[in-house]
Amino acid sequence: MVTTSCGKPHDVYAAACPCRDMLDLLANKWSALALGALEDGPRRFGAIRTRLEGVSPKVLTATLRRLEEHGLVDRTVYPAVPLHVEYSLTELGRDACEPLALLRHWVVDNIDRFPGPAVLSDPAASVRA
Amino acid sequence: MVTTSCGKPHDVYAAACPCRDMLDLLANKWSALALGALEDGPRRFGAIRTRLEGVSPKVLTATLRRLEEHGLVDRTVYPAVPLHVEYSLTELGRDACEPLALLRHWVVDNIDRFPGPAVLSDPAASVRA
DNA sequence: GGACACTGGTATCCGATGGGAACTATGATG
DNA sequence: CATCATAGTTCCCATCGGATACCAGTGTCC
Repeated sequence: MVTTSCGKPHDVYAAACPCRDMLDLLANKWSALALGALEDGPRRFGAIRTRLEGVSPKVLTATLRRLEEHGLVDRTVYPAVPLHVEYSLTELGRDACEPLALLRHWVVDNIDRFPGPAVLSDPAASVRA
Repeated sequence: MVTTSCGKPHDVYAAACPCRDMLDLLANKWSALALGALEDGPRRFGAIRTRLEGVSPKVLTATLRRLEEHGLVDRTVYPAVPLHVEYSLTELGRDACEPLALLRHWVVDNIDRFPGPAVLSDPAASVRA
């Protein structure tokens, strides 16, 4: 049994376990997409921004900084002109990509099974006497 | 090639693709935990709330309603006394649990590799001339 | 009959987060 | 001197997440 800083076995369901924070970091739309965008090698800010269609620069910066802070990506500045910043996966980030890639692919593979905007159960619906 | 309502192959990176919405739904801390909480069979609101340590009733209600709306969980009301509401996975929800369970387990298995609150790169750090 | 408990939520308030648009800094280029 | 490119930052506002309080319906206890 692995005990931890929270004094218990690691458990994503425990509010105080650091796992909760990591899950919060990874189980996030932009994180999942950003890490995926780096799977094929380092990319620059602008390239990631283009790939993650629709992301605002503010949110992308925040996402990448958070990933960097947690050791999933490296940020390298090449002070050329114009400025050139490259983001790449760390060893840990590469490993984290596997489950995230599975999730992304599952979504793509199963999207047709999802109902469109459906009817919410009204209070009386689905009632079994 | 599978074409879709967005007129293109499904792609989570495309802003207009419904995949994006599904990813947003699944790549979410509370969704991932809530679906996992239902893996072993139907559970009642109070039980899920207890399992997802720290979730507020408002957020849990919203999460479950959203999952229901997208066909991942079923909500069944048993008008017994006291009121009894049961949430269970649909076929689709059960399938969605696989990649989410992998993600949760990856986090637990790799949590020790994550650096603690680390130093953010200051503008001068990591610069390669 | 009144107080209390159980269940599954709402209502309310507030700070954090997400998103869009505009703006900045630096230095090359025309 | 104006323009362009890169990589952001700043501002504002709408939405979301989280904490706390409260509610409705019914059964039981005293």
